[in-house]
Amino acid sequence: MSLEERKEILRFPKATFERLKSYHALLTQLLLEEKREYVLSEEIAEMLRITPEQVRKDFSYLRSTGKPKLGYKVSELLDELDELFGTRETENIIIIGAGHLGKALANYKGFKNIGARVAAIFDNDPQKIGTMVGELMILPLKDIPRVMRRFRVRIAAICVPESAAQEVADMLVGYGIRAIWNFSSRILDVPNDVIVRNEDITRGLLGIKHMLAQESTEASKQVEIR
Amino acid sequence: MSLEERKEILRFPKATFERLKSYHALLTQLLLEEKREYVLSEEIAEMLRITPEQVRKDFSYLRSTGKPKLGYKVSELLDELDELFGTRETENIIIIGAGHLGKALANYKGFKNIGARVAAIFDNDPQKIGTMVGELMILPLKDIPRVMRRFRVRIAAICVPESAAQEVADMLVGYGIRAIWNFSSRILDVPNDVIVRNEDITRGLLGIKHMLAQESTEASKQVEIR
DNA sequence: GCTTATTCGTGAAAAATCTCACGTTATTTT
DNA sequence: AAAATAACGTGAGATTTTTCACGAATAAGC
Ligand SMILES: NC(=O)c1ccc[n+]([C@@H]2O[C@H](COP(=O)([O-])OP(=O)(O)OC[C@H]3O[C@@H](n4cnc5c(N)ncnc54)[C@H](O)[C@@H]3O)[C@@H](O)[C@H]2O)c1
Ligand SMILES: NC(=O)c1ccc[n+]([C@@H]2O[C@H](COP(=O)([O-])OP(=O)(O)OC[C@H]3O[C@@H](n4cnc5c(N)ncnc54)[C@H](O)[C@@H]3O)[C@@H](O)[C@H]2O)c1
Repeated sequence: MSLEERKEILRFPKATFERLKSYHALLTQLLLEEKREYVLSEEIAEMLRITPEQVRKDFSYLRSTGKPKLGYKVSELLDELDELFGTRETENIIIIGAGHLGKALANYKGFKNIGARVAAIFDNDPQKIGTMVGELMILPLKDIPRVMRRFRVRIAAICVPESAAQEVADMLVGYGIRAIWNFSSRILDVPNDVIVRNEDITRGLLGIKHMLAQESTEASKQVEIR
Repeated sequence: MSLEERKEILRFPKATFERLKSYHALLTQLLLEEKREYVLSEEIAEMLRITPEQVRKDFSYLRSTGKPKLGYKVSELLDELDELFGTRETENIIIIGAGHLGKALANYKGFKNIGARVAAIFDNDPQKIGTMVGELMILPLKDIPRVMRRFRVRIAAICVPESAAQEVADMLVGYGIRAIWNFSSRILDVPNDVIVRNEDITRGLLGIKHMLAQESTEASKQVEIR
């Protein structure tokens, strides 16, 4: 029964989960930058361009509760979200491909805030192997199994060119990787029990372009119709 | 009436739009790598881990149509998606912040595939200004208005540290930017008529961690219950 | 302390999205 | 040329998500 209960508590809409990430980012910033103690659903909504009802409904899936007139206690919400996202436990990840993007990731200081740590970075270019990226030495691919075992790595970020992404994925699957964080725009073919998250950055731009196009269509319509 | 019609054709679920981006990536790869002429909804579905019904429904919002037994003509679908996303018209964008991520973006060769081009990259570090990133020279912030005018820039990518993101956004808004592609994890406060797309890369990792956590919960439940 | 003004919390209704199931249609086979 | 088959297209139904509206609760003011 207690398992059932826990499951119940953790079950919320997928869409809510996505927004919880945004709340996490916003609350972090409210706490650190403004030292805010309480925040209103209305304020959160405005910053994230959603409705306050949506915010309250999302929070209703959590244990934290707000107070009329004051709103939600920032630190309390944040604690609960940290727990939910497991940002306290550190997950070791590896990066394959020490090019522009791989190096940027390896240098990123923010991983610790979300409970992650780059254990190692790999490349197949002999010129790069042995050189440093921040505090990490670029390792050859053959070291992947050793590092995975040593640091209990379950997640790998793929930062190699499109043309190599599938073969790298195959290799990682062979080594028993549990999740692939795919930065290439290649759609990968991997077994269903391996989690794949496509992080094709540039895809976001398509959305922006489309919105801009719609905007100008709307505008021209206004002009044309009246 | 023709405007009404056009509007009608272009109106489809937001969720469908998101998936259209994935179809675009997958179809591109099918055409270039495998020279595939036709593809089945079933095949697309498997690669993207959705249902074939979903694929067919999504395509039903487009003009392209499939043939029984053969499936959809890859080139035809791709043409239509290219048109929809406007990947033929080039949109000039600027990058603010020539750090790890800004440089990676500036060097990215894939922008032309989605109808974008980096017109310039800016930084406020005197040490960096004047140095080259690929074929672009890093420019001082004061040049932003000139470049925006010259290249009709509507979109800016913010690649500065969290602490500077808001002030950079304010500046860009002052210069009349239409859309901000925000790579910092700072939630920005900008007027509503300015489009903001948050591309906080690391957020994807939270989703992966959560799925991994759920997976192990499911597994332990199976063990505990039976 | 009592009143008032706010803001939360949440069922119920509405809207959006997804799934199902089957008729339709083009290809392939005989 | 007809029959068989495989896959599309789509309305109807199911499910999920969002919005609405209002009672409950509490801080602030009198
Ligand atoms: N740079 C960006 O801003 C950006 C944006 C969107 C998507 N991407 C995608 O991310 C990926 C990486 O981009 P990048 O700009 O860092 O590319 P890059 O060319 O700078 O780096 C690729 C690295 O991968 C290494 N590599 C190649 N084949 C390998 C293999 N089989 N095993 C291990 N390492 C291998 C190369 O030696 C190189 O160091 C690409 O797929 C790219 O399309 C990049
Ligand atoms: N590197 C990553 O993989 C990664 C991942 C996720 C998010 N981010 C975010 O992306 C942003 C950039 O990350 P980064 O790794 O490239 O950082 P970085 O420190 O390497 O680069 C930041 C650059 O911005 C410049 N800058 C600082 N203040 C500025 C200002 N006011 N105007 C113009 N330029 C200014 C700096 O001179 C520097 O060149 C950060 O907000 C970071 O949190 C980075």
